[in-house]
Amino acid sequence: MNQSGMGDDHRLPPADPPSLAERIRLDMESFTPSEKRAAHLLLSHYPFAGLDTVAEFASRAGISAPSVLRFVTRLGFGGFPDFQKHLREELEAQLLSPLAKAGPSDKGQGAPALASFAEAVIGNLRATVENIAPAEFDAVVALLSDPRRYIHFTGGRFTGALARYAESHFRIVRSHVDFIEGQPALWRDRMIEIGRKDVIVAFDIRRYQEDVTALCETAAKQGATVVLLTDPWLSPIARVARHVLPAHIVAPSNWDSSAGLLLLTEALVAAVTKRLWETAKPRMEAVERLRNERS
Amino acid sequence: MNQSGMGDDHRLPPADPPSLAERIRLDMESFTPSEKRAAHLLLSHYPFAGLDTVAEFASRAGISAPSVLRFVTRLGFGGFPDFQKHLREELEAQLLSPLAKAGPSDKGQGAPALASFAEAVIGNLRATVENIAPAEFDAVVALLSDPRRYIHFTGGRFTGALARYAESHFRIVRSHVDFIEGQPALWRDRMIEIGRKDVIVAFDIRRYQEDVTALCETAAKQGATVVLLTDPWLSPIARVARHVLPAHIVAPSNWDSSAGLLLLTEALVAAVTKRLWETAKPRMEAVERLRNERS
DNA sequence: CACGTTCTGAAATTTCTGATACAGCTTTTG
DNA sequence: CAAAAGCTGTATCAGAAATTTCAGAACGTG
Repeated sequence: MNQSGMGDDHRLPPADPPSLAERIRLDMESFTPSEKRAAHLLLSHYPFAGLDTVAEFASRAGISAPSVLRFVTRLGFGGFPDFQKHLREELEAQLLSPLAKAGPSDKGQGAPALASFAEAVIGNLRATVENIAPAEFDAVVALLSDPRRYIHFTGGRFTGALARYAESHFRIVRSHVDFIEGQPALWRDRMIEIGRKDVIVAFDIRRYQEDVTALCETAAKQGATVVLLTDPWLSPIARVARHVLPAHIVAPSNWDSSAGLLLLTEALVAAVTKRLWETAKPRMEAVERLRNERS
Repeated sequence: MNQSGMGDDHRLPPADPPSLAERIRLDMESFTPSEKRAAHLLLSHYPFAGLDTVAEFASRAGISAPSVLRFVTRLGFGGFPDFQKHLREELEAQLLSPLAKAGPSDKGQGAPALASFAEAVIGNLRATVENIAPAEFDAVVALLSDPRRYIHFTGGRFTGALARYAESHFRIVRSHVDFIEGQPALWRDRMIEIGRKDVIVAFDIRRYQEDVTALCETAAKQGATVVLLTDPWLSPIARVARHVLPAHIVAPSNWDSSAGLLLLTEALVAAVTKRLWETAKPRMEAVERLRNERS
């Protein structure tokens, strides 16, 4: 019953590290019948089937415990615990390196104030998404994915933090990324370097800040492309901006909510990372490596 | 314009199965000291730390084997094998549903990507709210509303921007607010001033940063009250934190989403502003006046 | 400061798992 | 068709792992 017709095993893409599953598949020919049953069980529920006890595994595979032992020995392991340890490590590495899948959640009592605030924010997010022109979003992604461009982030009193947040992510994904302080004294001199190759990504919501506007106007005048993330009433920067992404910001608070702007920021980061994956991946790995070395 | 035809989506993204990690986090209060050490180890390497032997787990957690056994018994399991079985099943269920690997696998259309990203973030916000203990939230609001306290915000590589965001708001609402850079060299000397009157509000999500942890531990040792905004796996800072507010952060991206943290931040700002309105209002007006004068 | 309670870990105990030896069965081969 | 070779499962064992016991330590309390 071991027809090799188990080819319908569309597992993960050819694993970067030589996965045990790969090896088993390749060696399948050379296995004895009961070893094949063990192999099939393991591959069909890889790698969880192997994390049980020998007895459990044997029973599920319909073979005896010694056959299972012989199977793992043949795979080159010193014993069953060795085998399990390998499976766990492989699983952990695979699950942690790209991005672990989330823990789910369960019910709980909501904090009334918090809950209603959250609902308002959620409403903002939905409204924001619905009012973004897909073409506009895509155009911004394409712009920020152009490796020849120089990307500068800036923002106002409160939104400056979002600009920093964006910068800290893009800095890892690609090169030529920086953050510009809003105060004119701090950027005036840098402006001589700004030109057609530069992209200014500005965050600005109401109580629009004049110095940020001035920065963008100056940059635009020199040929830079301006991308604006703002509120539905549009910062004056919109006049010089090539692309505008508005987000809803009204919340049951004395303050506006920047959650919509953060959503757009993170969506841009995700999209650009994906688009530049070939070059972003090594950069991310390098950052990881540097970080580990330091500790 | 863009009727993004994806009309009704009242599906509950989280609501899956009640995760053991969630339960542990909620019950954390009721644990004995050594049980907390076990819980922290488990949560910080969830769920792999629990798949080893009792002896290994105990050794890594720095406690004895019997304490580990008492821990799993208290969680409601019949024994350690039971506990492990649960972890394996949970892991398997989680791993099978979504695709683990990101990569450049599918083609990138912008708008649908944005919409689905938004839905994931919204799911995070809901899950975050549902898992915040109202009492905890209220306690933090009360703490940050105490005018005699000194509030310091800090954060890691990416979350530092959120700390700045929080600081820029609280600075206006009340006095004695500042931002502390994460690098030890920049805060070491400031620590002599930190004491019982101080509150550290730390933002830290996975890939927890050691320097932020060190800052909080030092501050806590000197009597400061630590408030932690983190992910459901809890930064190690949780061990010294008086209050912990976890936010769900997993998004369909190579990066984690900070939207939940921002939500909590803004909700805190709103609540504290309301509570301190008598004194906050004149402060906000004064800021407004100063701003107008300058222009 | 003494008392009682709770918590914790070393050591003894029990359970169970992984490993092995050996005999029966199946398949292959001359 | 018979003999050999190779597989496989039953029974058994050794050893490791989980669990329980119990005494001492830490903590809070009157």
